[in-house]
Amino acid sequence: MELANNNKLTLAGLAKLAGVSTSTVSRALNDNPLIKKETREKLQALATKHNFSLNRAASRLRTQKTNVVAVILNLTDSTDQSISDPFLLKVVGDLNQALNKSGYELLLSNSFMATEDWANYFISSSRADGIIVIGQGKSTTKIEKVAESGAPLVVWGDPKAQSNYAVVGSNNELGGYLATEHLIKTGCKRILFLGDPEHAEMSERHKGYSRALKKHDIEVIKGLTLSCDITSTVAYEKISNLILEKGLTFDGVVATSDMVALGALKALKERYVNIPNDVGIVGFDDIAMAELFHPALTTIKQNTKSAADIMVEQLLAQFHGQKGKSVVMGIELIERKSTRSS
Amino acid sequence: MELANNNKLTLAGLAKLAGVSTSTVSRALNDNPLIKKETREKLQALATKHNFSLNRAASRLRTQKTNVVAVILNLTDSTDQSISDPFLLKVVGDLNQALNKSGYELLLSNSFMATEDWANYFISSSRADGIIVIGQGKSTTKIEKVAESGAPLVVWGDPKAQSNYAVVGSNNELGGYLATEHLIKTGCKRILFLGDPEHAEMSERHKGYSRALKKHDIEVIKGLTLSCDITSTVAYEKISNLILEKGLTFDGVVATSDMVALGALKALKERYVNIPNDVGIVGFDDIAMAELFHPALTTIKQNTKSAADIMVEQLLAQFHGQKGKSVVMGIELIERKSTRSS
DNA sequence: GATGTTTTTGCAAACGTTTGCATTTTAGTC
DNA sequence: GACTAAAATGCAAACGTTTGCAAAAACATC
Repeated sequence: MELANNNKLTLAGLAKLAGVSTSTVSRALNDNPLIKKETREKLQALATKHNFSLNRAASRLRTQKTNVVAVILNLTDSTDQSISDPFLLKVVGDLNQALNKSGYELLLSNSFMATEDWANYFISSSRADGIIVIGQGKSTTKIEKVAESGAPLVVWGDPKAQSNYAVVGSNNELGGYLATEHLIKTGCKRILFLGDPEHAEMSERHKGYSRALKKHDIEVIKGLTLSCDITSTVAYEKISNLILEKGLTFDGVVATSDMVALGALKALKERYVNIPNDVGIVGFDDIAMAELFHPALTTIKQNTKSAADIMVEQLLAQFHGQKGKSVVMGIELIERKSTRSS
Repeated sequence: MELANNNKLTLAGLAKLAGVSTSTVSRALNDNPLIKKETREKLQALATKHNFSLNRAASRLRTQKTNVVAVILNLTDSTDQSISDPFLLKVVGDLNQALNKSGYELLLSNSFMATEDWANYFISSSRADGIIVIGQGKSTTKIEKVAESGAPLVVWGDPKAQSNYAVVGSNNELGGYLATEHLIKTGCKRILFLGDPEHAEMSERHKGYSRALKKHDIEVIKGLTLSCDITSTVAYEKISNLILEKGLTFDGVVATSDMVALGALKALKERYVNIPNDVGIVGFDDIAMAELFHPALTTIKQNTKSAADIMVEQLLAQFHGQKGKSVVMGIELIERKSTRSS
């Protein structure tokens, strides 16, 4: 057999082989009940036998549907460092599963936030049917513009934010509250908030932090909110500097991610601060290795798996002409060893 | 302006607007020098003004080229747990950068290794022009079959392995050697190899491990090779069990990834084993957080960024009809605090 | 201004599917 | 066996680009 090299098998070719028309083959392969069951099965068998595969470029052109979803990692303002956050990969992986389950494929992108017009880039150009953006970043104006253009869009971020697009995300305020209250209940008095309060999700967490303090009659001190990017190295440096300059002015830390918590942990350990006795730490995300930190990290768990399902669900809803809704995901405090037991 | 809603602007439409033929517009937008420079610029301006964007489905159909590369996370035998390894995300992120740089997009996939025929699935169906597989897994027969089919293919794995496809990967043997020798030089006598020696890359590392021991006249003991999946939790359990059953039978650990090292670290710390004085540990990968472990992890650094560039380069070579070559990437021992200073 | 070159544009045929509609085949009824 | 209804198949026109080739326009030369 010295052929099959140059000319791929096409629907027409398969039709000729079977002695039927292309429309029949097309319908048969799509399991269209218009075609008699026997012929359908015969043709499907023939197709697999010749391991025929449909040209998607052609069918996408014809149907005006790609069955692809663009997933954009929105890492606007950070170095590409923060792409190393395992939480992100988890979300992407779960999204991929969820998308595949519904027959969609995942086109990954991390660099197009810079480009002006990615709704056009992905949607109008027939590269994808919809967009999922992971992370709102500090400024949401770009996302808003895309939403205005009517592109099917779901964003992972702060679902409580006022927005003209569907946002799926955790109950960040509650997360901040629970983390803080847990520290208070385990005896902390001066609790540091470590993260960037200008960032949408983090600002919610900060609100929860403040609410918890007030509820327990603890003063909210400005100096105990330490602005910090979402990477462990930055967190490490910030904590190190803080201690260097002012000493150990706190006995608890609410970190805005597990990676941040890890950075803080390291800085504190290096100064022989005992965790959890001198300082308690609560992280956010519950990444896989959280329980492998030493001490195992108490943290607020975000359920990425069902979040992914819901994001896809909301996107599909938009494909069907409905309006995507924002959804608040529940969260959960996971008690481990980086805080005293309550 | 109450339109532009239903009917997207097409090349033909743009041509009519400009009063020229579609061929002219097409060439102009592709910056074809056949078209006079003035008209080219005029048309390009017109296109951006109406923010026109080419229908890729159509152009892909016509040109038989997708400008998409499928990246497959080859997680055959593991639970989806191991997708949380930050090393993977790093590789994917770097690949995305490298691909974009060359004008390609990244179609992510993690579940298609199960499907029989993914060369057909991606290539023949015009979903992608080429495939990059991350990880060879334990069995490479599936990959070999794809390679035989002639699909453009590059694999991240063990570049020294005999194969009919291009493999890019680190000098794993040397990595294993350097890690082991470093432990020996810092005084370790009974060194544990922690990882799965049946796995292609890991087996190379194991060879290096053996070579280093022999070179320094240390007996290679079977009981000191502990088979273990590439996840921290499994590593944690394995080490815990080992100590429980046999006590602390080793004074050094060569781990096959930083995540594995992390698991081991945790298990040892819980038993109050001092790192690095009682036991030294060397990891593999140099993930971002390696230096944030406590103690900071001595490890073998894999240069994912240039590896990604090279993988893309080798894939492009195949697009141009050349044969992809296997490439061995250099590695580097990063000394930190989980081993005694040499 | 006729001729030949070169530059610039346009025509029309693909690329491989899907799908509304028309047509053929089959089955059902008297 | 004639007729009607229902089921199964085929025809042919799209979908929106790109590109070989032909045609027209611009320019140069005598």
